[in-house]
Amino acid sequence: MGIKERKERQKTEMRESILDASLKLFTEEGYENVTMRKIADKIEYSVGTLYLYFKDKGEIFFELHSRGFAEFYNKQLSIQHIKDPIERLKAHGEAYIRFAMEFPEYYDLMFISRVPAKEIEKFEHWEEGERTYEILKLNIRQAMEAGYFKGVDLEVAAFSLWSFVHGIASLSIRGRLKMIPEQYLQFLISGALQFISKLY
Amino acid sequence: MGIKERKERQKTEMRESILDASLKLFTEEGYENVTMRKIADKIEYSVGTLYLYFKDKGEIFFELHSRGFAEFYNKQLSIQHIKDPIERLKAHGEAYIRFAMEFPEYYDLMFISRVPAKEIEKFEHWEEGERTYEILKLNIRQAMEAGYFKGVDLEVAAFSLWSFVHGIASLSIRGRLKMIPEQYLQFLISGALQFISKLY
DNA sequence: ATTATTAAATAAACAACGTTTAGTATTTAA
DNA sequence: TTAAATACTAAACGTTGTTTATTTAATAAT
Repeated sequence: MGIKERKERQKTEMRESILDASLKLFTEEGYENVTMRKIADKIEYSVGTLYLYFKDKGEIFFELHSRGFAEFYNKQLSIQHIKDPIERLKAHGEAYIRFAMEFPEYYDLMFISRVPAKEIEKFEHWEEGERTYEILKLNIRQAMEAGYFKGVDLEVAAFSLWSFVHGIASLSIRGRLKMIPEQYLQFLISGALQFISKLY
Repeated sequence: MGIKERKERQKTEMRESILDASLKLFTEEGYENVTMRKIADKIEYSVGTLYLYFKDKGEIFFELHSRGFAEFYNKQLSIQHIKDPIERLKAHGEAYIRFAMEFPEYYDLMFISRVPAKEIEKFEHWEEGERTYEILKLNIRQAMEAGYFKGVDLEVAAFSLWSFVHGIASLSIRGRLKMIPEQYLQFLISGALQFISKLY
């Protein structure tokens, strides 16, 4: 009786195939420039088929979003082995920006897009988000214990550093730095990260 | 022969009326959720009429965007009388945040909203934006001449400070700080501004 | 093997969008 | 009073996300 198993396998394969195609299209052309028809074309099925596997376009995005957060979380964990708390904090900032640049569509959904009124409660108990914020606070606390951030409130420091990297990421993703040549922008960003690290 | 004058007056009144209605709708529902039909409904004219006064939806957006910038520019000028460059720089940051909080709809249009693809090249020679950015750089330069920001690149400093205040503003406006009680958020923001001022 | 049942996929349609067109009022000039 | 110009609108176009009715294919039952 392997039929059921095979069917299930085929179903998840189909879902994967849709998500694959969607992610490629989203990153190439941006969420709103990707139509359901384009996705269907890419996987060589009809449009209606997409709706057998996903409730709507938003669900495709949200599934990718969850995967994005997993990726984000891992990226943050991957620098936790660094011993020196200051070096770790620097790497943390870099990892944050790198994620935003590599997966702008994910980043946009996670931190920039308007949250539809209906989905707002998903952000109220936003486990995935808070989990990563806790890593930041942990890193700052350990830097404090090592003698840095003298006389600074932990919450203020965390909020400030988050705002800072988010500022860079969101200005870039939403096209407000378009006038800056790519290479010079790279210089500015790494310069800014170095600049802010004087606060430590 | 006041006919021509009257017609011109009526034409600008109509434009104003369209812009008024659009700004209200954009603020309430966000650019992409506002349809040309909704705007037309609000001013009680047909959809086609909108296209007699504006080339397309993006042009309405851009006109509002420009006005937001005028308001913004004035707010920045209003603190230029402060003599001490450091005090002026602090006031600059505060004025920036205050503008964002007082006119979130304009701030959103100016720095957060997705720019309609067609209008993107307008950001390449973005006079209004650069004019305000020049004020920031001027203030930093004068602080440098007064002995602050030792060994820091001017462009890097300007970019960093902008990213920082934009980070705060955009996280707040796009609801990513909803979990923080209003009063505590005020504490965090002023704390963050104080924190960053250690860089001077 | 044939038939009935279920599942998978599609073609066609729907409503809503930004935009354009062709035509109707209204105002101005002759 | 008529002709020309202007202001406006109704209806349509092409695309969008989504739903439907229908067909095709695979499985189960007889």
